[in-house]
Amino acid sequence: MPQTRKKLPNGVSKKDASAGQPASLLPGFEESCLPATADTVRHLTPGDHIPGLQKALLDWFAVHQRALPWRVSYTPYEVWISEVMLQQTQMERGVSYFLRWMQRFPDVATLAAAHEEDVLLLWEGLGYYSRARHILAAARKIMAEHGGVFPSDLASIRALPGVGPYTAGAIASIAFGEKLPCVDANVERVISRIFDVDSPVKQEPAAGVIHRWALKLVPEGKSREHNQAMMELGALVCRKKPLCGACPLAAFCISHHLGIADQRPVPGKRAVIKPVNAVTGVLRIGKNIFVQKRPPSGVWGNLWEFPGGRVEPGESPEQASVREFMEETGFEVRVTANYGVIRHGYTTYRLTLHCFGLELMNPCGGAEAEKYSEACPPPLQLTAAQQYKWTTPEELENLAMPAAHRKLADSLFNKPAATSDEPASATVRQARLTE
DNA sequence: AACCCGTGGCC
DNA sequence: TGGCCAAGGGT
Repeated sequence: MPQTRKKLPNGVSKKDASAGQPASLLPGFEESCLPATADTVRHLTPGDHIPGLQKALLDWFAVHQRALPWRVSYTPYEVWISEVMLQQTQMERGVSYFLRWMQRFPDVATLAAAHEEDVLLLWEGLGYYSRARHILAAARKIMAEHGGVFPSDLASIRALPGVGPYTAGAIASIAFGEKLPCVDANVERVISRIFDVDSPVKQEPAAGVIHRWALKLVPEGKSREHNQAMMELGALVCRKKPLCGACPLAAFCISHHLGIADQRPVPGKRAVIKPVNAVTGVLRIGKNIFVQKRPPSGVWGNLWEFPGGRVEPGESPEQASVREFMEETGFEVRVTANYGVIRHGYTTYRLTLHCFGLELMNPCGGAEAEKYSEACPPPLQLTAAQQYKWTTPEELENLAMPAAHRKLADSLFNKPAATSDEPASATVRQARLTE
């Protein structure tokens, strides 16, 4: 639908925002009500027109919804995996991971029988790895406590590891048709605009207001379509920069009438991004590479990495690399190569990772370093990991690693692929190789 | 409530 | 480039 209404500049008067545009008026909002002030518009709440709103939304969704792999059969398993995968993850990435996941773990039983390392490897690159560990734990719980059948009642769904209020509601409504809302960031945005919620949406009282409206908007017997439609509208139309000209709910939207849709939702306070200077070192004996498996909890839980840590004040990255290796493994090492810097952005900090090649000092008996591998292991004291391994470049491919460490490993052990024109879509491994 | 947990795309 | 963001959950 073309943009038919003139875009309203910020600061336009409330009267100008609505005068002479009957097509944009709330249903039942007569011309005699003009001028539209914030008070008069709010008085005519969209809540008085819920059936019309519901129908407009469902009609729009029927036409404009994207074809997505989890919108085919709506099995609880697929709904669950897709919902967790898409948490904090962009749709396009989610699709490729989802397809690969379903190929590898087609059902709860297959998943429950899998090794965690394989699950994490498949998840590698998606981040928030506790999601993968929770999914596996939940699959095993479904086998143990629900006879392998995905539970259909909200309380049992909510009791699964990694399933919070959002995901429980999403599964219950989208897979089982329960009359519950799904309130994600998309829906927060849509509702905060329709009802002109003028305080930060993540906090009270806004969160409660939004949730109550969300519940009230769910039509009887159509929660699957409605909830997806709300999220789809937020993803495609009611985006950060709203496309009100294409919105099926524009006629119901208070903030649109007031010309302030782009000022909703009201954001919370922003996180401060702090720079972090860190190091990591690749220790090799012959063709073997030292890696360690991180603790189960905390950052990158159960993932493999090269040892390292922060650069302390007054310390050079080289010094930090040697010190961290001693602290984390007890190995006395020295720097033999500088592999440069990897920069990686996180939600709350920006990492500058200095990467070095290392070798052991004082090898066993003063002989060649190869003697350290198996027959004569180096004296090891792991302090920052649960497990270690002398691995090979080939095996490294099959260990789940954090993105920055994977980037380093690829730069060392994988030739950068020749200019590839194919849309690296088959597997993530291929995408990795063509980066 | 506030903070931690990852990542890559976008502009 | 860098700040912001995306179908949250756990503590």
